[in-house]
Amino acid sequence: MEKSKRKEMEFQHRRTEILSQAEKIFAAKGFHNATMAEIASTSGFATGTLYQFFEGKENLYNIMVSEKLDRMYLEIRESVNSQEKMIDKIEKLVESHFHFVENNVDFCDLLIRGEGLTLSDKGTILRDKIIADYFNHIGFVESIMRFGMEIRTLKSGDPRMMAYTLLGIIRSFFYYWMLTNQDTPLSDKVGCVSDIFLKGVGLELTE
Amino acid sequence: MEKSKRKEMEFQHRRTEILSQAEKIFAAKGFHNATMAEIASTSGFATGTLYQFFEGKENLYNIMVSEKLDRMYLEIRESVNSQEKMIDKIEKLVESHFHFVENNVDFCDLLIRGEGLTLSDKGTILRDKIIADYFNHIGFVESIMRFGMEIRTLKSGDPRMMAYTLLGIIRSFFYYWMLTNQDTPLSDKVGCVSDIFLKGVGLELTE
Amino acid sequence: MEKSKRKEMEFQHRRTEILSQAEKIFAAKGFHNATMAEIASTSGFATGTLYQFFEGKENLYNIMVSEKLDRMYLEIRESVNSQEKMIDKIEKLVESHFHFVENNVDFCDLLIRGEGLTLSDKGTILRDKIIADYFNHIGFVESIMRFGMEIRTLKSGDPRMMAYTLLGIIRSFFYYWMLTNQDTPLSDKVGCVSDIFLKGVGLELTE
Amino acid sequence: MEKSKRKEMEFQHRRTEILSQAEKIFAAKGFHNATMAEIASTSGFATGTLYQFFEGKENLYNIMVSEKLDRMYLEIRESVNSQEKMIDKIEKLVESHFHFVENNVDFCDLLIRGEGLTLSDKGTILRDKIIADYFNHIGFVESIMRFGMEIRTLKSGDPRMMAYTLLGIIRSFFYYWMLTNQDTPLSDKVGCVSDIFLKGVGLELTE
DNA sequence: AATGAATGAGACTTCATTCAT
DNA sequence: CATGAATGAAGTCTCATTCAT
Repeated sequence: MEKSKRKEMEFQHRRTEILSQAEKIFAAKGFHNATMAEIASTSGFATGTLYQFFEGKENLYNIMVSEKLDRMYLEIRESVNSQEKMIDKIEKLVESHFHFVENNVDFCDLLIRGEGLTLSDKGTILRDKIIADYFNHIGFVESIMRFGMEIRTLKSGDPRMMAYTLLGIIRSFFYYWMLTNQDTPLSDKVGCVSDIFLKGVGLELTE
Repeated sequence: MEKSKRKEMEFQHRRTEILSQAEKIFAAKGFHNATMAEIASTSGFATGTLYQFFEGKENLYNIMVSEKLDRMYLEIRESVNSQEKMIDKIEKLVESHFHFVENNVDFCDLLIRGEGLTLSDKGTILRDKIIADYFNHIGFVESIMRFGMEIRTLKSGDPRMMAYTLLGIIRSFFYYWMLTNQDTPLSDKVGCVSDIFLKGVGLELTE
Repeated sequence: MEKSKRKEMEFQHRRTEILSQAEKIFAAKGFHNATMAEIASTSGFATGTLYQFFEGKENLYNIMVSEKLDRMYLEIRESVNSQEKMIDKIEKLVESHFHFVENNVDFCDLLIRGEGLTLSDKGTILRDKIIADYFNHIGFVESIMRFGMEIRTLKSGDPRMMAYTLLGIIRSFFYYWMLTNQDTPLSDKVGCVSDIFLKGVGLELTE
Repeated sequence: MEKSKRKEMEFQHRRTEILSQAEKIFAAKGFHNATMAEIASTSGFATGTLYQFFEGKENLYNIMVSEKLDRMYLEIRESVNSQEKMIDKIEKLVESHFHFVENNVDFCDLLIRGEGLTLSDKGTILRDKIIADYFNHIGFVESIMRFGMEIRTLKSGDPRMMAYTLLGIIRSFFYYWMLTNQDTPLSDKVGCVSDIFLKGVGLELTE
């Protein structure tokens, strides 16, 4: 029992190491320009060994992206759920998004590049998962909006549109931040984002 | 004169045909999975013929994306500039973005996937161009915001943040539309987008 | 008559021009790295036009080398035949070889490299011709040796061996001269070559 | 230890096998007409395998020629150095040259054709090496001549010219032998060559 | 279970040659 | 006759995957 447990742990450890190196290399070179040989040697294994952990290159890529995404969404939700007030929830949403980006620049770059989303014919698997996750996340944000409307913090309106809007603004900010890679932390913009999101940019006079 | 003109026209016609087919195929399969052979045969040419129009696969891809992007940005700016009132400018901006997306689903899909942004070492050429164009576009939107502030249609604030915001919302809407590929035209959302952008989603009471 | 004659002359003129340019390009790049396109444009013709003068690339190469070789051998023989005395004949042989080399460095380089001697299966044509010409030339030199023996200027011995020897020494000198491309004219060595050839390098004492 | 040694040996064995087959094929068809596919299948490997031993076609060719040349020059020098008397040294020089030619007809044919000496721009590597080796060899022969002059076996004169001469005669004899591919062994001519070299062909009377 | 050498399919690209204008 | 755009066969090289050790 002890022994098999230790084995299991070693296995997980090795698997994680591979995924971690794979993330770096895929992020740096994209799916197609990364090679199994490089991932293997960087992880300290032989090429063939990778195939005992993953079915192949595509599978390795899928799993790496999937698991990372899962962690990201989980983190964000937990952050948001830890807040009670509507305003705080929104700020946490923005903040936790930004937090992830700041700590995973390479991975986000990979996601933005979207490399590998078009794989073999059967290769829509990852694409489908990413989209499903994204829809799911939108649903989550939507539910927050609905909550905001219930407690009359938000205008009544289509909560889904609001979700699109907020996620769009978030993405726009981190996209720009990534391209410029400024020294100022992205987190500084949290207030700005939630403010614009809630109040808009128009002068009240015009209404 | 007549003759060389006709030749020139034929040349352009063929070139355009290749670019057009290339767009479809790159969009469908991504940069790496598309083959010159397929692009050639789809365009009705032999493989070697492509090399009389373009230096190679990467060059073909770069040019196709570049030219398409140039047309897109030009279209959008002309639309916006044709309007005088601030509100109309914003609506036109949203509308012309949406219009392009609706008419170029495949290309936008390609852009979103970002495939090929990581090419050979020298292959940052395209990436750099895309980023430069994007920054340029942001600058353009920013100038509109500044104008809006001058004529006191917009709150005073950082016009660049406003530009990020608006482009982010636009992107979010068309991204979602593309994923779901709804039957409802994207243009229906123009009003919704500009409204949220100007007024925000918060209830005035909360302020 | 007049007209067809003029045509014929123009034809020859063009043909010569092509051969001349082809020589330069083949010499500079070797058979395989030279392209019909370059030969054509350098000669001021279109690619297709070359095919009205020559059957193809290999044929063009064969003819160019053949004709050049013919001229070389002819020149050498005439030089030698213009002399009456044995010693003079030998000196002229050496001198005219050297003269050709000095005036046709590129071509000789091509010959030495021997590029294109292995062409398609049927491509031994040129090889065979070169060899036949060479044998023929050896025969010519041999006849001089025989003459030298008759008039008792040369030791009696195998005249063919003597021919090999002389041509070998000549080649060795010009080969070295080409590699180093010295400023001193190759012709300076004529005396040296004929001297060694006739007297050997051994001290008489040893005999 | 045992194991890695065996691996190393197997590696060398395979490498040698490839080089050996490559030599035959390059010799038969020349650099450009030989294909990696043929070399691979002849050696009993897959195409890709060659690339684990050599960087590419040019590299394979360079190495094959280089190593062969090195062995040839080494063999010749050792033969010559094993002799003490001047005359013997010269005879050994001629003999070992002839010996190599007789046992490496294909390779010598390749060398004479010089194919591949004009490779890519960076491809002068081999050419430079061949020339450097040749110069080096000339230097070696020159030193023998100098020795011969010191012990007063040779006339005083330019030892370098003597070196050219001897190597030229040798080359001329084996070139002819190769072309005719006579049944008589080339070695029979050793005496003839050294004799002509030392005594020349002129009758003493003429001096 | 790990290794890593061998595999071989497949992609890009070149260029001699043809043929409609 | 001249043109030069189109052709397409053929060659090099890469790299995911396998399998004997």
